[in-house]
Amino acid sequence: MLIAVAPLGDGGAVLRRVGDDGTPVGSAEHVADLAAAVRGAERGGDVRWLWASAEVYPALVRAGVSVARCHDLELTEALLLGSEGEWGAPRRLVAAWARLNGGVVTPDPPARQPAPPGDVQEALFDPTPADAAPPGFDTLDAAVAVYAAQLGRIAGTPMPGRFRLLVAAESAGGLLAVEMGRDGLPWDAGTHDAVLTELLGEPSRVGGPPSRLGELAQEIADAFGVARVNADSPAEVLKAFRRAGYPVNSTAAWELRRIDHPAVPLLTRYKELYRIWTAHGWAWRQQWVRDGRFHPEYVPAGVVSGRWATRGGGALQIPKVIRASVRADPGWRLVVADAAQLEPRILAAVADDPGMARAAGAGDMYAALAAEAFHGDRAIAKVALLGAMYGQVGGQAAPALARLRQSYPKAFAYVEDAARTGEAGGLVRSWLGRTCPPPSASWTEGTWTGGSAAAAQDGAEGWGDPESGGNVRGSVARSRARGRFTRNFVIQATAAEWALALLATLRTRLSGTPARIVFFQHDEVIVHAPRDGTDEVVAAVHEAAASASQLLFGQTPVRFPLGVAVVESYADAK
DNA sequence: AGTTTCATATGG
DNA sequence: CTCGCCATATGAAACT
Repeated sequence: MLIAVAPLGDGGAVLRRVGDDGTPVGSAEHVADLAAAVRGAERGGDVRWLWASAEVYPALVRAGVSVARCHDLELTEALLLGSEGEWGAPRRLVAAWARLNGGVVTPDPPARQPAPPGDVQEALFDPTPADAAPPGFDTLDAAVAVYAAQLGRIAGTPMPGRFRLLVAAESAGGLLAVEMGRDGLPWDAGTHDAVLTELLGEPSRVGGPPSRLGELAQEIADAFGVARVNADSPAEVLKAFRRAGYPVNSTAAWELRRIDHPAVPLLTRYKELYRIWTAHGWAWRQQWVRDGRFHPEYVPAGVVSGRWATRGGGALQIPKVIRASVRADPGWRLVVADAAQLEPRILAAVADDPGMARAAGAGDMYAALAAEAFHGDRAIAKVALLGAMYGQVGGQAAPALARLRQSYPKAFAYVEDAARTGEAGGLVRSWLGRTCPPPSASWTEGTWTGGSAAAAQDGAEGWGDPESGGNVRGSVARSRARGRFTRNFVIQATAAEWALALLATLRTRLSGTPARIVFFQHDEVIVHAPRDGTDEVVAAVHEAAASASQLLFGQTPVRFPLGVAVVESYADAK
């Protein structure tokens, strides 16, 4: 049984029961207190909520209510639109309803700016504004109608059973994302201060650079024998090196590392510290940490591959040295679990390559591959596998890839097929049916620095017809880049699904316990739990991983081992 | 002055 | 001729 929810904006809502087949049961019911109604229904047993989590759930969570399951109409709409070749079309309920009724489809509102915790008045509920609703639109009726239509569309996907699993996992993720943003990541300001002071020195009173950065800047200037050089300006640094007789083309660390000059290590250190100061320093904490919790805003499926993104706070790029600040509360622990070698194991599973699946049954898959096919050279085996998944073709990858192709033809063909499809302009899907976005005009040739600049220069030098020659080669490069994208999509998107399935199971397992999932980063999850309860959490995480594997792949020789650490500080994991 | 792109760092 | 995927965040530089 489902219950469709239409919030009214005053804390109340209109509800309607819906059968699993999408037909409404009984009539609409007005409740004055949605939070109380939801709490009551959850106690009553097996119920699934029909709503868009991002719009309804934050207010409920703030009111102290959580729910076990939902069908997220918006996240599902986005999945279906992608599957139907309408990637990026408006996903909001009003738009889905308009499509259903042949009305005018209004675009989704632009994503809100990242909202630091607590500095804005948070709305009670966020119903569709009356002026934005098309004539005849009723939130409750629309939810019911769109749900029924979605059921039919799901049945029409190439693999409906898998797609249903995807919808369930995505919806659970929608709930968890709200909960995690609300709960926040335990953050110890004292430790953070100690780390910052150790690295950066004393903070400047006026908000300028801390002492160590100022000293480093002076040391850099001294190394060049000048009075001052702005280390933040690539142009100035480049000029300084050239004046000193070093013909460098950029100030990137990888290029500077190759030259021998006293300023190089100083610059590298400066940039590292500067980034910590600006992106994760005192000002950052002031903005994002409240009452000992870092509150990023998670965006499920914010990445085209289905990975989550975050808005604000840089939650998915916390530098390793800063992780010491992530500390469990007194008497509590962090259970840090990460999936080891997830993507290559996913490749072994989806390609159903017997040899590779056998290797993926080992604790160290690269070592197992090396033993079987790479003369025991683990590093080469790793290069081959990563090259196959990312589309590398040159350098040391070439011979390694040839061996991979020879020894594991089915796995090789799987990613190769995805690449060919992409190069030809086609679409690929993940294991559960998430579809990649179509090629678009905004698709660039790639991100390597030489790409477009080199092509433009070739044209100017008159390599054949400057215009058509440049275009042809540009389009080939674009097609290749597209091939690398689709090649990687089938793996990365499926890995994201596995992680999402783990999360969904783990969330269910931990409900009703004090343990909370407080962080999720692609293939890694952190649970905050009372010290006495960590054994059960560790068991739950392992079971969730096994469950994810079973849900996606059924019986398979591929193993998905987890590295699990029970620690007081995130820095102590691994 | 405000906006967009580039360069460089971080994470997986 | 060359050829490694997905992101976010910052300040400088370039552009409108």
